[in-house]
Amino acid sequence: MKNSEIAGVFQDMADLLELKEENIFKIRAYRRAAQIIERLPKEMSAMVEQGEDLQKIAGIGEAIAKKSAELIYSGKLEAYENLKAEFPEGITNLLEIPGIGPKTAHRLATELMISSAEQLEQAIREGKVAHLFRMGDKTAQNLLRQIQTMRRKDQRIPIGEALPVVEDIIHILRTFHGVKNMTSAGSLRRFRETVGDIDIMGTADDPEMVINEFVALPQVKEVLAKGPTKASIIIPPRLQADLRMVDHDSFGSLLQYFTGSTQHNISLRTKEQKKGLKLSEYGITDAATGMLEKFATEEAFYGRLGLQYIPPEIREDQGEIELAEGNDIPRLVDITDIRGDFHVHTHWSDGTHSIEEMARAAKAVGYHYIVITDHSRGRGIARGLNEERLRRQIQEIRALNQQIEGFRILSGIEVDIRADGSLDMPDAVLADLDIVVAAVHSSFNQAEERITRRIIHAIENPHIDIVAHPTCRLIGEREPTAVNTEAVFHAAAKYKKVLEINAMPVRLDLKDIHTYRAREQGVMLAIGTDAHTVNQMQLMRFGIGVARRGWCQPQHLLNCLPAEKVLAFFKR
DNA sequence: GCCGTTTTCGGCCCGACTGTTTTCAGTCG
Repeated sequence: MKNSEIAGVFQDMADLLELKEENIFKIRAYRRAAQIIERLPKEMSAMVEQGEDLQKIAGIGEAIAKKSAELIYSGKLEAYENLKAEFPEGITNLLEIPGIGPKTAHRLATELMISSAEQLEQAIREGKVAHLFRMGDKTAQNLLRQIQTMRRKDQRIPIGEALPVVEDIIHILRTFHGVKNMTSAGSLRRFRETVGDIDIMGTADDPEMVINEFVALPQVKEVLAKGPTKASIIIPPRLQADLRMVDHDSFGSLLQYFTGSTQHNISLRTKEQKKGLKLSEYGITDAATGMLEKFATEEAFYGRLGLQYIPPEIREDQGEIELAEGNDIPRLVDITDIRGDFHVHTHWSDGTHSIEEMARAAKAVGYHYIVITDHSRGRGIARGLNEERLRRQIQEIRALNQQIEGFRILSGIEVDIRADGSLDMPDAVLADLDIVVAAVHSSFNQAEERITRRIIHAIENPHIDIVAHPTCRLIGEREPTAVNTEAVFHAAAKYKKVLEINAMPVRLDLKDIHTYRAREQGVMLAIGTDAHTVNQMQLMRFGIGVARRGWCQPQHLLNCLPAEKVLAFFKR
């Protein structure tokens, strides 16, 4: 059983326990455990197999470790089944409706026999809900509205879709008169791969005026709410953005609060509470004196707690607070550290621009080199290169390198790893290239053992340098393959091969927790934009976001090395 | 249910909003 499934069971159990009005801290323990398991860099099943003690994981104690093992061994959990049997089927669906918590769900289920949004909608229309104790017409109508908006709004939005839109808006807001601060918060700022609603925070001399101009932006399709300091809008096709205007002198603590993550903040507060400090979005209160101290910047906020500044990308309660206490937060990699791009297509295969155009674009953004990695012929659809065309391309690259000064084009290929693990280009040709990138583009449904062996086989090939998008997922479109990432990391470390962080927002593959884990296993990583046009080379920052969430420093990324060192790394 | 430079027992983040009520319960982020 996969971690995500185990986490799902505990999440569900937390909901059910809440309906049962169990001890709130027990419920939180389940919920916390679910979150931790979800983000675990390693499959629990593998840990159990290797005899590791699940209780070593912070937040997992005796009971949950035992239950996890039961799920892994039998695929079932007795305690969970018993719990489910106590309630009408589907009751937890009600909890997904905003405005319905455990108390309301329980009452709806027991008093009106409701267990779905559809049934609730009908009951509201029939006037049954408004008659319940402590409910009224207004509450009922609000629930109805929530059900309807819930139907319209689908899940979380990929960061690649949200970020440009939000940046555009922030850019405009910053030009407004009297605006001092304006920045995004929440999961967008932490650079999670998908985001829910967008939070924007700002300060200005005249906050209300900024709010007025915000809701009047041409992008705005609908204004959900508007007050003197806060407004909520919808931007087509499906983005909800909230703007909060706050006091300048407490901007730091507010930004910190709204950036989260929730777990990071809870951890921080618990720690400080023991020292007699009460943390809130308004600042820090000394419990002894009752004095509230405000903070204009996050740096000052963390500083007051004796903590080093913690970059938003790693505020996930993964040990960053402890490191900040000792001033040991690593210097995370930054876009300015990047000297080259390892995955670039041209019109030789399915790209739009010429090698020279891609090279000049790369030079313009400050890179020192790029690796041209057009597809091999296995990708029939992508006009893949055969041996002869690849040799001609190598010639053209050599010629171009004479013309473009202070820049180096490295010859490469994105060679197909066939279903059986063999490569789509003879070794002799691969030997003539500067860098060989290999990737799976077919037979995504292979079973774990088969797909894992397929990739490791490629890693063992002495001509292969980098494995691109190792799990082949497309966010919201295609699930990752069943590949055993741990085994791949192990092989990559053993053979000193590099794994790609593919920066295309729909891929982000390796993803954050894989990046974290691979780096810990000693695997060298490389960001590739997979650019098919000159503009797509700008996607590098999405790869940087993933790398930072994986706690990467410059020495963990091949992109931070000069070209000679890159070639030396591969012994070419 | 988890956890421990106060603790193996007794704690567990903090505040705001809404709608229903005459002081607060429930939900949210």
